[in-house]
Amino acid sequence: MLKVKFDEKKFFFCFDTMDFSSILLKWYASNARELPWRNTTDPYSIWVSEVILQQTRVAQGLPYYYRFMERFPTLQVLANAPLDDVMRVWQGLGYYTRARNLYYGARQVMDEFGGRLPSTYLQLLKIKGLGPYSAAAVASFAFGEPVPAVDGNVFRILARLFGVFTPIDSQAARREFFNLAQELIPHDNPGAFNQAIIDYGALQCTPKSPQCSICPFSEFCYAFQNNLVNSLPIKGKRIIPRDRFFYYFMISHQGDTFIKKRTNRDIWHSLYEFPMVEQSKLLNSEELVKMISGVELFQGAEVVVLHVSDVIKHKLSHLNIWATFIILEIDKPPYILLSNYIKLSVNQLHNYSLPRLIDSYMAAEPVEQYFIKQK
DNA sequence: AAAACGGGGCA
DNA sequence: TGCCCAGTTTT
Repeated sequence: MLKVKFDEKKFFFCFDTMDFSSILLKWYASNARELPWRNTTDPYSIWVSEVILQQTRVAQGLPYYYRFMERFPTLQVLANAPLDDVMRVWQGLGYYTRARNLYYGARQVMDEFGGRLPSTYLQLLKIKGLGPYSAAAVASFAFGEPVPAVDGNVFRILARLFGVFTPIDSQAARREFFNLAQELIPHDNPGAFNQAIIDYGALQCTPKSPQCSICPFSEFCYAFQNNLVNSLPIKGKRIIPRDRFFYYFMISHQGDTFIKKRTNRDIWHSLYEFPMVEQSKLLNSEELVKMISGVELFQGAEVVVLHVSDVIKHKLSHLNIWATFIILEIDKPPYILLSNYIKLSVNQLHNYSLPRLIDSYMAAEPVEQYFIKQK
């Protein structure tokens, strides 16, 4: 049975390592999720899955994993592909730096590690996009290294089980939970343990409405015994989203329109978008007309506004974007437009990776009528 | 230590 | 609506 150790500094008790992992692994044997990256020990496949699943639910990432592996089946294929192809597969998944880092990480492995992913936690940490969690995941899943992979699930389980009140987004918490997990992980099967505890968090010890009534650990669970299941783990302050106001110009010229790649240090890096201006506030119709007439991209051209969309609120974790799409026709594209933007037919837009905001707007609004090609 | 960085699903 | 998801990087 479970042995209980008392820590003199903190008022939580510790499970005997062997008992905790054996009970967990027994649960896992009959409850494990069937996932494609679990049928392989190929470090590249596992790497890809880990990056896709960063801050992303399995259900959301799964179709992206299949598409990614179909298009980039090996590290070599990925490293030799154009970045735009990678971004195109990643479109809609969010956190686009992940895709860029995975791509440059693959090239880094080609350059610095002879095309083979290194096999230790410490070496894996040097790869772009592999942080403490992902490096541990790859090291334990693919190479059997006994290093704990501490993700949101593990934070939650350990916080509840042992009554850890340290806010989980603090630096201190990272060390604390890593050390705790380090004591629990069995050295004979660390990969299965890491997968098991993650699944336990995803399926049993869920953020809301966990299944405490059938939990084999409930008898020794601090949170359950003290009615604090809904209060643990302690989460840090939530950030208040900032407002930004985007005005996109869908330029119609002989059935064509214009786009450009985002390259600033900002959201949606490496994705494409229409010409746009950002304003510090929402414009009324009078200000909108004035703003449009002042856009330098259109100087010297005859501009006719064909359509102005409703204001679309697009929520990101840290931003509220208030977007307006302005469809306008110009008689003659100025040089500054031709030289800085890609001219293309609207039905070719799907070949470029676009932010969800733009993609969704195009799907919702019948814009084709404004892009009929004149003879 | 804190902020930046997406998008979707669920009560 | 608010929370949170197989987190990492930058400031």
